[in-house]
Amino acid sequence: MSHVGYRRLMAVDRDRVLRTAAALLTRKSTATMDEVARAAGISRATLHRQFAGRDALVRALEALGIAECEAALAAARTDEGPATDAVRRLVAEIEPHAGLLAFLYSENQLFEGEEQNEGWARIDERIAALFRRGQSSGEFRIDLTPAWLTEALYGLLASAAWAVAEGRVAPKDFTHMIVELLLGGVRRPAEPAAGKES
Amino acid sequence: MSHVGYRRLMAVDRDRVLRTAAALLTRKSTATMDEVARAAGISRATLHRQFAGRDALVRALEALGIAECEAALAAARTDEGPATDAVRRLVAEIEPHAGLLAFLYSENQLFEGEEQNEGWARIDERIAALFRRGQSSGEFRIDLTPAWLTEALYGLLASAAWAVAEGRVAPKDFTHMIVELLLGGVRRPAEPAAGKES
DNA sequence: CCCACGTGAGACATTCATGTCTCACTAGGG
DNA sequence: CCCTAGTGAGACATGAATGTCTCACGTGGG
Repeated sequence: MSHVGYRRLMAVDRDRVLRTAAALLTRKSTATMDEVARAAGISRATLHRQFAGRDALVRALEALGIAECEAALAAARTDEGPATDAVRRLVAEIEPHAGLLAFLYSENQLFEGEEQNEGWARIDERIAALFRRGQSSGEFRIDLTPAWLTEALYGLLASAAWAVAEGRVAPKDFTHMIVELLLGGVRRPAEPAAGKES
Repeated sequence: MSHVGYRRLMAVDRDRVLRTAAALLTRKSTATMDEVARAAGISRATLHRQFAGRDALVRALEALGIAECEAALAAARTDEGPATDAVRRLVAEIEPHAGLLAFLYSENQLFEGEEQNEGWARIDERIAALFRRGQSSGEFRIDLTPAWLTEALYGLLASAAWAVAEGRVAPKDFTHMIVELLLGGVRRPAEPAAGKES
């Protein structure tokens, strides 16, 4: 008889397996179910009992990624204060999950016409709303659409995650690199009078 | 109809097959060899005669992408004039091949430790050199490393290619979106003269 | 006219990831 | 102390993609 919470023999907790799988698939997106199971320290049979197939595992990872993105959006309080600062907070909050995001981002490119989790649409909308808010307040330029800025943020997050994973850039610079490039671009800001930028 | 089609003396136009494969794999990166063959209008056997296996096909596509990148670098004359303009020219030159680049970019993430084509290192270096030149000339800020800017450019190219493919942004804005975001960032530039907005 | 070459079509074997099942074992609860 | 649920190990079947091979056919060249 199974009730809501398994109290007795629960040597394997689903969340821990899921996070181990996320960490592995972040590094090697083609890892097999057997490799995932080994990484989690469980057998393939048990893994399959937790997630009925690779699809289910990926979908669970997608749900995890969506949940973490929404948590990051909430923690960043994207509707408070200057949009510029909100973007900084958002990237800082997402940073720990950028690897998983990069995996899911590229994974989504594989599915041509298949419907993607509607959670992404919600997140896209919240991020786009942040950029839109910045445009309304005059902080952001208006010639770049919020939709593109949202996509660009994903791209930069994935690029940075991969670059860090391959040792091409320092992990400590992650947030700074993304935020500075996204906000200010590569062009050196024109200094009106005395350079107040350090 | 007496129109039989292409010449069938020598080999089937290898370059044409390659470009058809590039176009298909750009849209569906998991396309099978059979799908590639059908897309090219040839049989799987003939495809296999041209490219001994999927690996060989992908490696040929990689060589094609590298060649096109180097051609774009040459056509953009990245070592002439202001670095800012050179970046604009470079992105404009790469635009037609962004789809293939995005495919190869994500494909490269699949290979963990395997050595990647040394051609990428050359291209990375040339792009990084462009950013370095812009930093030396004072056009670009120096707190973002050329290595990161190079990675970011790849990420933005891939993001834009996917966003366009999925209809989330307009194809005509491709170069403008990437260049403007990369160069100027999302933050509205401070207007030294009479600001029409506070 | 005849031959050779490249091609298309398809059969076939192989590999690999996956899904499914059984069975013995063990730890914990009643 | 016994029972039961969850686990690990492994066998087995399945399906998909691939690599390999054969063979007939048509076109172009000799």
